[in-house]
Amino acid sequence: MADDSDINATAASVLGFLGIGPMTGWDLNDFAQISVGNFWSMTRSQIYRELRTLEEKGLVEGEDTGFRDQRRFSLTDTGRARLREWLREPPGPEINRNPFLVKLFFSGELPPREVARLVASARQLHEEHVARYEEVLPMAEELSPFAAATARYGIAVEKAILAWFDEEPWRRA
Amino acid sequence: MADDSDINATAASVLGFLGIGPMTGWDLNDFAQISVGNFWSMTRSQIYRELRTLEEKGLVEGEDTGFRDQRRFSLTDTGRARLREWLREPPGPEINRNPFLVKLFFSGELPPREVARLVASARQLHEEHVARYEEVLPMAEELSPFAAATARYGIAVEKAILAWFDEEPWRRA
DNA sequence: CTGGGCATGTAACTCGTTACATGATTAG
DNA sequence: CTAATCATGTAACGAGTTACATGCCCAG
Repeated sequence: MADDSDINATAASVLGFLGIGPMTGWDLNDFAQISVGNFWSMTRSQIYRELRTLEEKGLVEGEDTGFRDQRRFSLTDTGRARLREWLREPPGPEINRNPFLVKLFFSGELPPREVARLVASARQLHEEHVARYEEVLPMAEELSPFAAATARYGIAVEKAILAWFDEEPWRRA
Repeated sequence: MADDSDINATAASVLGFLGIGPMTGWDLNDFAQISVGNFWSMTRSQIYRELRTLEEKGLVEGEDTGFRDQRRFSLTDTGRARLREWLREPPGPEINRNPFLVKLFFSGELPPREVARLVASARQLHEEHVARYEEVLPMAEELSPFAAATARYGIAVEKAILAWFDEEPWRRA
């Protein structure tokens, strides 16, 4: 018998974004992608679905913008209260799916040439990640010290990954 | 019209594990958790489901162990071929869900005391992660140089995270 | 004024999680 | 010998992804 105020992490994070200011579903998606996209993935479809149920629960409210079927949502007072409650619950476990690392793990099945390609293109991607994080850092700093901290987290991790790439004895194995 | 040989990443990784040697669903789960659990999450239920469909497709075959309903699965030749194909496809994007970082991102909504608690317990967890990775490293080294590389990846990333924790000006904000 | 792309939303499907069922094993 | 726990599997549900529908806007 789930409490009606029960909310999943995706929905809760939507509340978080609306706490920053009113947004349409589309804006919400854009904003989420650039701000937390690297450590919190969600899709547009999910956002729309959660907005609907959050509205039913009275945690957000939408007003028509007059443009298409577009609606702009904002947090209600109960919504903000619910957000704060959620923030105070201990965070669940980290969940990662890193297809590159799994493939690397099984690379005994591959000829060395293929492994080299796999590694090279993954390294390339991580270089791009660092660049992108450094690009958003100023925006994050402007938004809040916490946003800035998460951006620096990303940079720190990505740099460690690049260092790992460079220290592994790829040419030997 | 999905090609019948189409297989999802979870199923493909199951093939990978069976490439190491025959295992029951249970073993498979244990092994996956300790070896790649931190960057490749999957649940027991999924494993059983994928085993069933992989068997239907002839990529694995199971024999009764005589113990309960337990069955031990092994890779067929087509299974190994399919595994190699999958390994050579470019890996999909990394997907992460880090509830700690999202909560931190929105921590402007929280009183500083609460933020401190959030951060402290997250740091604690990552210390445990480092310890666990270092514990499995010897086993990984024994298994394969690639397994070892992924373990070192974990250590490198976790240490970078700890350094980040220590450099952030938590007391100021 | 039209065709191609983009903004916006929904529906259908697949994947991942949680809850349950049940038979073995072990501690007391 | 019996209660508790663990090993093993399945089923039901909720979350995430992909595919699609439609209307707006801009380039030619």
